[in-house]
Amino acid sequence: MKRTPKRTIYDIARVAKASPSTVSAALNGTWKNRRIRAETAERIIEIAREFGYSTNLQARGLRTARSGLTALLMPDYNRFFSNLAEAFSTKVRQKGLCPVIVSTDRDYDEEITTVEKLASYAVDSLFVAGAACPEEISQYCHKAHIDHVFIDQPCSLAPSVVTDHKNGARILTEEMLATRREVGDKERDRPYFLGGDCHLPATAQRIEGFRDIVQQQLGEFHDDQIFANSYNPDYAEEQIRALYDRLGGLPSTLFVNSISSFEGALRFLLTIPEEEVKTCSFGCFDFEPFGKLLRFPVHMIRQRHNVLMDQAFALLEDKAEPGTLITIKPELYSARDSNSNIIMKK
Amino acid sequence: MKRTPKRTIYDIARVAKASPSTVSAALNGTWKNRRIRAETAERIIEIAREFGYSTNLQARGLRTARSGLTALLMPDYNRFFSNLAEAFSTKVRQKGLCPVIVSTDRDYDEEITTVEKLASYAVDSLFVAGAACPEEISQYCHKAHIDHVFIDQPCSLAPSVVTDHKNGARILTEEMLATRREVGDKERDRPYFLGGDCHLPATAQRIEGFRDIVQQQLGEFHDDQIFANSYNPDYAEEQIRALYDRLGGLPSTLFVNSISSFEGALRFLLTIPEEEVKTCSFGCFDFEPFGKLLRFPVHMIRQRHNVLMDQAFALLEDKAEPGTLITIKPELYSARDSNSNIIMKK
DNA sequence: TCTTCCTGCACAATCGATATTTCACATGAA
DNA sequence: TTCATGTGAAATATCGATTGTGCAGGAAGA
Repeated sequence: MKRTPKRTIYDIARVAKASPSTVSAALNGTWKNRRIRAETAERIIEIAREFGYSTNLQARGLRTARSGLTALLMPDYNRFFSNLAEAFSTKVRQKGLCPVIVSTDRDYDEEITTVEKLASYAVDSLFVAGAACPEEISQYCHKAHIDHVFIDQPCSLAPSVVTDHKNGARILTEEMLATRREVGDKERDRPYFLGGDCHLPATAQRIEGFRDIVQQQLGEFHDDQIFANSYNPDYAEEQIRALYDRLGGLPSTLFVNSISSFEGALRFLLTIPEEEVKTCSFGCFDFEPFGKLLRFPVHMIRQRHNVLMDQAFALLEDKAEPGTLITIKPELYSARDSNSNIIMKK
Repeated sequence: MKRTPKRTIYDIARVAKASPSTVSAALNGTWKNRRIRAETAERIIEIAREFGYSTNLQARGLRTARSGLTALLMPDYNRFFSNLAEAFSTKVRQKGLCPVIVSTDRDYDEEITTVEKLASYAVDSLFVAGAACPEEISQYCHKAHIDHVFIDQPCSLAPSVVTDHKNGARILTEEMLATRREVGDKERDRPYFLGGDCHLPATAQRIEGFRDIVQQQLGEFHDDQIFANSYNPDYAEEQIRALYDRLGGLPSTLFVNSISSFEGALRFLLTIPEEEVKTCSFGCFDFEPFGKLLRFPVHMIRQRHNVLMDQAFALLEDKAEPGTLITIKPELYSARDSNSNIIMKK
């Protein structure tokens, strides 16, 4: 039934009148060390080409206890992680390896079982982005002798690369304050922070940076300027509506944490007159191309997914010590640059 | 050096005082057919649990000529394909298999070498989305005995699932015409089609649907109502600007093909007064949440990535004939529903 | 009592590669 | 002639699972 039962080195050996081990050596490049004549190797390689031979990677993997697979574990395919996945995929393929990307929906058990499964495939290395349980994952990897790195969410037991959320928030806040126009109302002229989860390290650090700059430039800061209990767009929508009602208008400065919160805020903003919206200086800690295309200026921070990924690969190659932490400064997309036509109309 | 050289069925066999084959049968579930006593199987399973044993999937794969890997090949990680990838990942993991997702940037050679590599890993099945060279891929898969399905971009040599672009375009065009307000100018009241590549099947079919409805409802149609030579945002921006200049204003109906073209169009729209923008009835053949959040109504068509993926899996499971083609009707996101607050203000 | 048949498992071959060991033969030095 | 040395490649063991076959021992039927 099977027309092409797939050629093996034994088939080639027969035709080339050589032994399977010689064929193996010729094809995987180790023939120089194994004292095989160049002509012999070439002859074998030529025959393999004619046969359309390709190595059975499971057999090789079984023997060598490696697989040529490099895995990325991440929560989902939102814009940031999708970008990360693309950068990962490209890098891995450049090295002639095969990328395995698994999303586990921030689920603790899924993460563990996935790591176990990847270990069963003898993946050569594992990249973990935005993990729910970094420590457990790292412990398992250590047991299974899998090289691994963490991205975005650090882990004390392994090398990690993360965005410098605190400084990013600082820069964004500075830009917002630099471009804002005060209303003259004390309450409304206080900057507010909207969205995210203050119990997660990323949000916590962004709040720190925000608070730093606000205190430094405006002198005072109150905790009620922060609404950070959820990444859910609905939460952001509710909170900004409540704030608007309480203040009798928008604040003059609003730091929106994450694209999903921004979406929620936007839903509310659509319900009020555009002129009012234009009085507010917005910052969004996330990047979304459409953000540049709104009718009012929004400053955005973009995590450098390519740099994060490059550094992660570098950490693995250098066999960095557990606990090594690299922080990457994100980029500011100021509305001053990208939306100049609008700003200038003011 | 290696503390944990990884347990094997032989280790378990020794402890359980059973043979490796019995252990294998007990652990992979075939023990009933192999007439192994339930107690024996349970004892072995218990020991395996204590050992923290997990099957070496490369060894199993070598023996069975399968791998437990299911692959998805796609061009990139844009929003549509990311959604597709997420649906794929979820489904594959539900089956206890491991998803391998590779993006090949619409590159002919990359696609071929990737398929070869996947074949070397003995992937059990392959999903191909938006391929550049479907026929070649399918031929290779047939040779290598890999079950495969095409998504989004059909292939005559294998079963395929695609969006019903033509009907989607019809529905979108109808909605645009139903909600438009005519300007009274003959030229401007003709609907226009912007963006995409008319040489690709998807765009061609959308144009067909668009033309159908326009001819049916307005009687006449000219080819100069179509601008479809590139998916590039810059192209869309240029074309709409030129059109605006020529017509002395926006047309009253504009069909924008794809989210990238929409981005380009939006860049131009930002440069003209908002009142003018509101006179135009927009449709976008692609879905983007932010589209719902603009200050003017945009009808959108959303490809049902979940349904596409479900059907693709079904085709594989049913071992559908080569050439089988399933078309999926996309969803309309009418601005009448999603942006009601704005529409009602008119 | 002597075949059958069934139960329960062990044995051994196998998948296709890699890595280590062995070996035939040639060359050259002693 | 004899033995060390080196060259080129074959032989063989091995990775860890699956799978077809064999074989005891006990029950059941003739």
